[in-house]
Amino acid sequence: MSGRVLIVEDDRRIAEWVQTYLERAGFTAEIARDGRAGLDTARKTKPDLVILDLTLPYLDGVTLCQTLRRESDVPIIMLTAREAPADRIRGLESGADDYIVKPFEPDEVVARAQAVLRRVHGTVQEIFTQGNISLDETASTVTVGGEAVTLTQAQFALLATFMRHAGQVLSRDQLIELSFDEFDGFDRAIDTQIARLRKRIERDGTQPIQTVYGAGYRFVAVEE
Amino acid sequence: MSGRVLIVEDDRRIAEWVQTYLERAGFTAEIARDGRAGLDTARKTKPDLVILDLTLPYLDGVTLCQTLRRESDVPIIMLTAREAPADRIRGLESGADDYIVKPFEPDEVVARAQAVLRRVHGTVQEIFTQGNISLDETASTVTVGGEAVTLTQAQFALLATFMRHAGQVLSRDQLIELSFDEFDGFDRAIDTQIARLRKRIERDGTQPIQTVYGAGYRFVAVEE
DNA sequence: GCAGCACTGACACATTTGTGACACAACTCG
DNA sequence: CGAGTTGTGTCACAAATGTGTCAGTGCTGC
Repeated sequence: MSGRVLIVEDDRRIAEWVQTYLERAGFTAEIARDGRAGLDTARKTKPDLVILDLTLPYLDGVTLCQTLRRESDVPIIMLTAREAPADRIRGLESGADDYIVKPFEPDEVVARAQAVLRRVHGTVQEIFTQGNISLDETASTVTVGGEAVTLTQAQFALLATFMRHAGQVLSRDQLIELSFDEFDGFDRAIDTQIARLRKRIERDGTQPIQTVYGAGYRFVAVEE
Repeated sequence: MSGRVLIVEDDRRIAEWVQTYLERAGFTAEIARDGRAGLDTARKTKPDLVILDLTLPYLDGVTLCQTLRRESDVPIIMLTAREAPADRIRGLESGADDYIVKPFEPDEVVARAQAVLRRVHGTVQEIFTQGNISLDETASTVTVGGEAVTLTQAQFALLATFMRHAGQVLSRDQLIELSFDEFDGFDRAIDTQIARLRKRIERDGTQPIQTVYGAGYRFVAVEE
């Protein structure tokens, strides 16, 4: 399932922010900075998903959404401002499949993009990339610096959890909850698994998995 | 993040499924099985968030939503059926803050619950910034003047308390109360921790943590 | 001013607690 | 049955924290 996303957003910072997170999640993302460019690009590249700001120069989001809707079934997610509940309704009425209210978390955009694609297409390929590590959930494969790495189930589940919550400190209990359906054992068993995981994914003295004394562990991306 | 959630859903399987995942994510979740029970429970327990099925026995979701909205500002998330885009609009018009389309992933419910609470409650702010110091509670990280600083649990908890109550004088007992769940030791132990904290966050002779003789300590932002 | 007192900062130390490493046994799945 | 995986126990080491002591500083009353 290819995941090409078109972001139509005039605020360059927001657009690039969203783009970054989508690409980390395995999508390919392209940006158009105004309504007219958005329409042109959409017609040309036929993306799998359009993320659309409601307020755009030249051609506003609602009009663009209606136009796109007449021409194709491409899923559309609207970005709407916080204070305008009426906007959300207008967005949906004009044919959007979902909307996100600003200010939003980048994770939220990724989650909704996947949810919309899942709803429309059935399944979504989920690939996470953080720094030099990338993890493909459907294929159960992991690569570090382009090199394939084999992990056991437990290690894979742990790494997936870490990548989903990159930057956060996760306690051993949280790691167990988030990674395993059922788990029998002390939380210290996590230590052992993390030691094994580290052996396999660390490169050149980098430490993608950090220990937070007294609290748990934290995964941070290692830039190449 | 206080998180008491009321789930109003007649399908017991779905309700318990959602409940399980919400509780895993740290929420407390209660179930009402029809519209009338939902209204009663909401009035009684005053939850922080209501998740509401659109189609309910006795009292349908839209009506319940409107009633709740008249009585309080509690955030409401609607669960709507897949094929009815009109339902989504009706849900929003009746005052819901967000909706989720069935079938949904449990993670999605958790994510949207958090997103709605973050948006509405506003105070689910996890990053504090005072002057040149900023503190991220979920990542347990602190930066001073852009540079990352590592703190121990206790020091981190103290700094978080200071930043929450910037400008106030806090006695040692208050600092203990506000920072630690359980604390064994004399209040003079705080002095030692504050000395250690100061070593790590002071820059160029600035004094973000001031001593108030005979009373305690006060945190003030240091501009760059 | 000045003595006296209360309070705070600094530091080293011992204790407590948490973590890494490793070997081993139990278990799983082909 | 055999290879790989996984949880547990143990030990050594590292980190964090409270306490005690002592010197220095600020306040107070005379």
